[in-house]
Amino acid sequence: MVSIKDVAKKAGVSVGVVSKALNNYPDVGEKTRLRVLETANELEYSPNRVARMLSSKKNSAISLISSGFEENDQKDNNSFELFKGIYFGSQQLNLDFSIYFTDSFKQEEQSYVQFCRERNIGGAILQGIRLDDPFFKEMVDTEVPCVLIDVLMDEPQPCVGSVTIQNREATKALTNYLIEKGHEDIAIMAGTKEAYVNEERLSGVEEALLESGLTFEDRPVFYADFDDGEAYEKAKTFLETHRPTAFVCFSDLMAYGVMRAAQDLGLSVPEDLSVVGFDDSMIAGMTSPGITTVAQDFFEMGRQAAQLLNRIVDGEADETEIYLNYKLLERESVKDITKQQ
Amino acid sequence: MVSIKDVAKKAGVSVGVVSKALNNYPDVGEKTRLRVLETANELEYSPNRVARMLSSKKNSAISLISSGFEENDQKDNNSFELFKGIYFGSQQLNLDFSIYFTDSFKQEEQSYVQFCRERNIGGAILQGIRLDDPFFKEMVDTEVPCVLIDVLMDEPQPCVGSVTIQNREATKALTNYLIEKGHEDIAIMAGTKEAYVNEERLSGVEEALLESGLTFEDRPVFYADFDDGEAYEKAKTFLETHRPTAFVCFSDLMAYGVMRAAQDLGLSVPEDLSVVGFDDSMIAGMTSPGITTVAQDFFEMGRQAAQLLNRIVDGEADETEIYLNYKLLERESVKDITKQQ
DNA sequence: TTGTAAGCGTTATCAC
DNA sequence: GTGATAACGCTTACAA
Repeated sequence: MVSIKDVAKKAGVSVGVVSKALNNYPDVGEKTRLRVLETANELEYSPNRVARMLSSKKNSAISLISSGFEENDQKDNNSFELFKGIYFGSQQLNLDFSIYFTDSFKQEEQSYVQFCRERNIGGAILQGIRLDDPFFKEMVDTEVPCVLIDVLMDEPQPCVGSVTIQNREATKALTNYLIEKGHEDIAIMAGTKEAYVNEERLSGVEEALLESGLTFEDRPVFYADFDDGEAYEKAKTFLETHRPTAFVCFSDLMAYGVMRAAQDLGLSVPEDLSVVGFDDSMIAGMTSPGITTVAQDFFEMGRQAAQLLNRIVDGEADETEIYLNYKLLERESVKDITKQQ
Repeated sequence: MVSIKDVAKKAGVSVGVVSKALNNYPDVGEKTRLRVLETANELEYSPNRVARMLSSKKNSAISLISSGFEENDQKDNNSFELFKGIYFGSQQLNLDFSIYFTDSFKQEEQSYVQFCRERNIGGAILQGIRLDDPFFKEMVDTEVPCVLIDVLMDEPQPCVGSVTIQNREATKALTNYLIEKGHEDIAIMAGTKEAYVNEERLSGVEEALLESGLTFEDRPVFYADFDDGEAYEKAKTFLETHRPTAFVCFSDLMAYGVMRAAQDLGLSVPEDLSVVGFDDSMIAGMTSPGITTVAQDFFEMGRQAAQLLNRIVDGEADETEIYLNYKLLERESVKDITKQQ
């Protein structure tokens, strides 16, 4: 294996100079720099990142720490998109990137901080992490730079950033869309009660309803853990005795579950029941009818997260909260019931 | 950061002993080993993997090198499952795991070997790689241990293994299943012509047909690149002028495309057209009707690949070709047409 | 058994 | 500008 020494020898300089030349240090002669670069090329030398990490103080490795990969992603590749985005972003920044799944995946009782230490990781992107996770608390305490996906801290910390869409705004728009189409008897299929996005989305629905003079308090709200099966069960039970005109769901997967429940009860979507989802997962365009939903770009979310994290690590993060665009995507799962009476 | 020195000091021994105690070397006293382990625990010491990798000759890092992530996986999480399997497997073996996406993702012109060298990677799992890829050739030449997913080498190499299912057998079973249900006029929606699995699956179909006294030569065979959109277009054009009783598709995604084409032409599945897929992707159970398919376990495939690679690296691989189980999964997309006449 | 010390391939801090 | 040389944290001969 060709090392920096070989380059140094062949170029007739010392290793120090080679290192500097390769890393664009200012204090190296122009002719020597060129010669070094050239011989490095000839020898097909590429620096050993492991050695570099050990030697340099700066940790240019970031990590994705993710929980709940096992469950949801069986049927949904949002996390994968996010993951690819992070990978892509870290490539662009020439960072090294590693991963750490947690939850049922994790056999060893190792803290995130420990994980990072072991691997010389300078910062982490956290997904699906609960704010009360003791390991997460430790990260904040130890001031390990973090970027949270889809979560905002109550009180901003200098070392932790966030990347998300305006979930509240989005469900508000979604609900208003339904209201415009004449829907008032709207039921809600929410995700996990404790999830930050869930709260946000729920208050978005509430705002929309209240602003249109509708009530929120007595709404049927179900929690289906962002899972289609659970959504199916809950919707089915409910629909056996109730007839809302619309269901707003906090994920496309759950929307799919609701639609299936409706169809199994002989109801047609959107004729008898309108349904909206969230995420624009791949499934949203595949069901029939296609699901009207809020599209968010998870790949971009990952990319931005990597960039933000890098800025935080470098201490040059101007803003630590990034809001991405979303888009209301109309498909065929909503009926305009203003026109028919 | 607590290092091996700290443990050594506190335990009153030298660093060498600590290292040996931690790595279960035989030549260390029982009482001292215990003492070392204990103080390591007290100090919450966990060895720095980067330093370890640099120091030890043995590379305990493996990598996934994957091409074509961008395209297919928009709608299909097989690769993600594979990926998680590899991660899980390498965790079990206490290996470090990194990734390298290639294709349109790859901006820099860096070879796989170089990538591995830079990161002290001992071996790689390759997915979606073409056998004529020059970078792959280099891997084999340089004798970097590899495990191929879903591909078998023409002539076995000591340093390269394979994990796959018996694709030929599987499509043969699938085709026989159709034949048993009375189908003879069977069209084929294949994937990418050059793909290894594609060839295998195609000859499986051929074998089944021939053994049942049916012809293969004049069969309509389409190549849709494992993509639902392309499958849709090709099936639609074909179905406008032809009426096969069944379509065998080499992926569920394409089966979905075919079903959509049929339905858009006013044909009902399975009443007017039977369809079978491959993979048991998540979509297979979500369409209506559900797609009868060959289920393969990509997670397990990844896990086994990691283990096999580890064995190859250690030079203790008895067998370098691993065949996983698959299962014919009956859903509702096939009609038994023997009964109706 | 245990301690000592020479690496592993870099980067970084000095003198020169 | 450039060249020694000491880290970085660990493994591993080799001595003791």
